[in-house]
Amino acid sequence: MKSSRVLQPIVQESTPSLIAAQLRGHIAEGALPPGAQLVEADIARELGVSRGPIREAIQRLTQEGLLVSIRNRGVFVAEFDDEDIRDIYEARTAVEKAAAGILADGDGARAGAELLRQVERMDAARAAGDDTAVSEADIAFHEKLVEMAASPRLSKMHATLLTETRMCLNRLQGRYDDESVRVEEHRGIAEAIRDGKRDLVMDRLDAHKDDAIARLLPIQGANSTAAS
Amino acid sequence: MKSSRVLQPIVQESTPSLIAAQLRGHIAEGALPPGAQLVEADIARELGVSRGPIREAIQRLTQEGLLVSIRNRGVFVAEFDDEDIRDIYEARTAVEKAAAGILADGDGARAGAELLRQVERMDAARAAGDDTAVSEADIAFHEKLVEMAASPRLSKMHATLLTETRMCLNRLQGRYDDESVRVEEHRGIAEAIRDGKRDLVMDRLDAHKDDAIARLLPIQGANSTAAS
DNA sequence: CGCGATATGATTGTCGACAACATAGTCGTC
DNA sequence: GACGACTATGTTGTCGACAATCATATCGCG
Repeated sequence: MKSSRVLQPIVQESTPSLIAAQLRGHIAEGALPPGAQLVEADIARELGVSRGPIREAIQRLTQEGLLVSIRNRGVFVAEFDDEDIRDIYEARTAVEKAAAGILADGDGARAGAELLRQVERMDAARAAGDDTAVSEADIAFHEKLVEMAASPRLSKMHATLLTETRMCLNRLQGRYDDESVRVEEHRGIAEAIRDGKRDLVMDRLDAHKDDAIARLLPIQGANSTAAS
Repeated sequence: MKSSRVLQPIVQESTPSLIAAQLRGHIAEGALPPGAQLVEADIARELGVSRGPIREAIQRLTQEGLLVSIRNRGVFVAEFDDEDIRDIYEARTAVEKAAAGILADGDGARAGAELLRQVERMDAARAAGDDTAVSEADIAFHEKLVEMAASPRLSKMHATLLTETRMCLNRLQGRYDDESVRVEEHRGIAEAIRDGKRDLVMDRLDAHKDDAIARLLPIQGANSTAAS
């Protein structure tokens, strides 16, 4: 495989990274639903590469917790039960509280303003009735929140949790009765950060978590595997 | 490779996992110091396996952030600058605060008692003058703290951060003037959890973080790579 | 003596093939 | 008819070899 393009110095993202990103996207948006099996050979043939890079990409996602691998059996898209959903949101909130704390210590006003801009985008999507866009804006808000904290490790952990969140959100497509509540929750968080009200930020992030869990759990399909 | 033991259903840890664990241990304890290069072929020959499993193990550690890989060049043990150290402790404290919060919501008394037992072990090591044992007990304390929260995701994130912490601690071997302070900090955290004093727990975890950073940063060898 | 092009060595990246393993279906026997 | 062993199939696990790439050292030239 030679590079046919001569003009274009360095854009070389490693092959496994590209494959992993692609698979991650499919999983996040539900094209690869929970429980689906991924076969190395099939993907390899489909992408026109050897099994090596595919294997590496799959292993990456496995370590992120998006795939579960069973020896000599196959790898499958992870399925989340009630306990997992609680755990995802618990962990995500932990990361975001830390990020918010860092923002509060720094230029909270600027960060809050930026987040409020995200909220406006979300509100516009809500007004337009575009559920998917609202969810995207929701994710973007949280992503921005952590990104602005400029902590590589928090960001990295958060990225994985956000993908899992996307998977969770897929199951409540079009199940929102009142999206305005959702928007206002985010606005409240952003304003609290802007105003430097530390305790209020933490309380609102916790409340946001509890709300999300309360919305997600009642949905059927949340099979609790924790049956001993 | 047949299982010679008949009694003992399933203990098959995959080969890459074993290799990764071994490498992780060497990195944590400093046998593989920061900056050291790992050559796939060498390790493969040394362990008597192909490059495939080694590659997989290395990739795992790379994703954990313990190794850095440079394309077509090699993989090296990660080196942490001041900013990284701050980040590690920031992220670790975030996880531990979340775990402590969960414990406080549950049976904080039992958790606090268990942690106090860990503190006693640490104090015994201090009294014996065994610096390494004190550090081990230190790590064990934090590990136990998060483990008791029973959150798979928090535990997973924490495990990586703990390995990084071990790497950091290696550089201040025998540099403690007053280990008793260190012990008392942990005792204070455990007691606050036991007594269910949520805010106090958070404050003490933050103070513990600040102290650790203050102890680590002044040490020479903490090169700030952040020179743009 | 300094500089650039070239040759060389080392390491990772990729590939195709084979081996090991687990499951599911089939057949024979009780 | 039910149970157990056996066979068949699919998937991952492992291996050895080759290709691509980068860093270093060497040589020729100005």
